[in-house]
Amino acid sequence: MTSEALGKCLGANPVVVRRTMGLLREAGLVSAERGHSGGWRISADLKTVNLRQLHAALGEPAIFAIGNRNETPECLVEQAVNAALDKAFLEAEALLLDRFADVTLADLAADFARRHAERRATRE
Amino acid sequence: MTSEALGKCLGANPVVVRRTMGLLREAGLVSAERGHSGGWRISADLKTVNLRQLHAALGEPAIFAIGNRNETPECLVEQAVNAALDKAFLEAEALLLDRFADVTLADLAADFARRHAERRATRE
DNA sequence: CTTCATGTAACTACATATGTTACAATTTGA
DNA sequence: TCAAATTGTAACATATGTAGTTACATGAAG
Repeated sequence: MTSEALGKCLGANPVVVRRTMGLLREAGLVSAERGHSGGWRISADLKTVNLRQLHAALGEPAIFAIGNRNETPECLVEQAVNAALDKAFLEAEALLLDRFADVTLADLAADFARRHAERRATRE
Repeated sequence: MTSEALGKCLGANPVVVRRTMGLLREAGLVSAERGHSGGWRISADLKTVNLRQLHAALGEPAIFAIGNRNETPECLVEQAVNAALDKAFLEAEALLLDRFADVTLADLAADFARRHAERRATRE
């Protein structure tokens, strides 16, 4: 699949697609071929690759939009708040990453197949 | 405590402090007085106010920095991915908000007191 | 050898959060 | 009564990060 086709599916720019897919390529999850009939191809086992690996391959982007204003504050009040928040955030992050690890590309493919069959059935 | 003093503690601008504290005032958690010897004052019971209420009072800012690119995609692959991610995010969000609800201002005050005593002991 | 792709650098555009300025409104105290 | 201190708020400026765009080099296929 070309970057242009992927971009259309995602509503994104082909160059942005290449940027992101490049990270997956560096992680060995996809390969790219140039030229005529080139494009992207999955080069990993759907059953073993999970969402947590994708998150890691994409550079482990920050999960939370909120968080400590200052990691090492002098203010003792802020330190107490940070400690309380850190505990909660660490637990939530661990849970989220565990859930990510539970979902493989094969699971997504199966869910896609189910949706595809359902759409065809609905159209009749 | 004045916005200026709070701003210094937080390393933030007094107007930004007023903006944020204003939300807490609307939620009835603090009150403000103008003029000489004015400033902010907590107007709620430390034992009953918890971090989840603060999150709500501040307008329930988005918790996650990552998430679906498009909530209602036509693409069935994207739909399958969204469904998998939504499940994981909802669980993690529920856990985080539960943990927030567990922490009261009184808990923070107690932790502050502990840190304060510890700092004094270390200085001797 | 032309066409179609990726690879990548450089730049632009946009959204969001924060900071800043300015000033009105209010309260206190001399 | 008046000056100083403080919040309330609008308007504008700045910074940051993400996505988009342009441009062009590189490589592969027919």
